[in-house]
Amino acid sequence: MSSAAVRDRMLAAGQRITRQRDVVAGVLERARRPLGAGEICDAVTTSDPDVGRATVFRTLHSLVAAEIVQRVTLAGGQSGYLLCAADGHHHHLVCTSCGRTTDLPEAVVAPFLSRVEETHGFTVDHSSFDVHGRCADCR
Amino acid sequence: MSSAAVRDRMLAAGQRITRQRDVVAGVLERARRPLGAGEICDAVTTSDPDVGRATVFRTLHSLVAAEIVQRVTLAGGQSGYLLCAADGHHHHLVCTSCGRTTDLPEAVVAPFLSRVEETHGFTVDHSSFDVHGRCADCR
DNA sequence: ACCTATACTGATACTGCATCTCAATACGGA
DNA sequence: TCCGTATTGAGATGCAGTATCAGTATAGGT
Ligand SMILES: [Mn+2]
Ligand SMILES: [Mn+2]
Ligand SMILES: [Zn+2]
Ligand SMILES: [Zn+2]
Repeated sequence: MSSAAVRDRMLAAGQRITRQRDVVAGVLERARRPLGAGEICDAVTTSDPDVGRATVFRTLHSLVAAEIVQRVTLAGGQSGYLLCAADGHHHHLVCTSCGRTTDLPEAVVAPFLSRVEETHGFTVDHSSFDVHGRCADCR
Repeated sequence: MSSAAVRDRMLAAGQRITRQRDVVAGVLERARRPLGAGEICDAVTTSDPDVGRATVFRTLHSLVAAEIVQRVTLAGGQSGYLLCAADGHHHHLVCTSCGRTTDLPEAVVAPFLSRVEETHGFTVDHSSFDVHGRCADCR
């Protein structure tokens, strides 16, 4: 995902483009796996020591709200932040060995959620799946 | 789930029975929804002010490791702890209105995970689903 | 290019969850 | 009852995330 594409998506979401947000987005663009809060703060500080901690979290929050960044749960249980090429909310497989993620196609998830709604009379507002294991490459 | 049953399951998991663990388990037994860490600490202190904070978390950790207590994600994103009658690891629906949980039958989850493994060549080690919405009673 | 409303920012203090240390204690099998 | 060791409490510490608020920079209109 290019830096220009991220900027376009942020503008489309009614958010302003700032130097600080470029730095945070740049860190996530360069990552090939979800990063924890600490990793992001460190990398941001390395890129630009003048970006404040609060701004990093505010930016992550904005990116998540705009569904540009997805929040996933890492193996340890802590939150990870992941910049996806795919638009909107979707689910991931997280490899416990290499840390990389794979998108879970909606075609697989939707029928599962439909079945849940049918069998339990439950209306699903929001779902997030944490599926940890070994990816095809790491077996 | 009775207090005796919890004790049996803790013993079966090779854990000792202590006054402190009884207090923590008692708090979870009386709850009809997953409790957050703060709620648990407060309730434990009310029951017995001499139980230390670290012991509460150690006990929760032990109970989760023994799969007596399940850890779920609450609507706000924070962890909730839930004592289930059902043995072993399983998944839940969490109602955003009343906070109560419903077990997700393995018969619904297993085929989904099988399909994920087949279509992605992914070996699932651990999965946890957070499905938030409105339960049948709250609609 | 300039103006302006306001979205954004940084420093700092603060909350809440969770873990670590280590000496003291209590559990439970023999 | 005795003993090895699992467990405990206090307090410090770490880490994720939020609140405040005065100052700044952006986007969009002219
Ligand atoms: Mn993705
Ligand atoms: Mn359950
Ligand atoms: Zn892998
Ligand atoms: Zn409900």
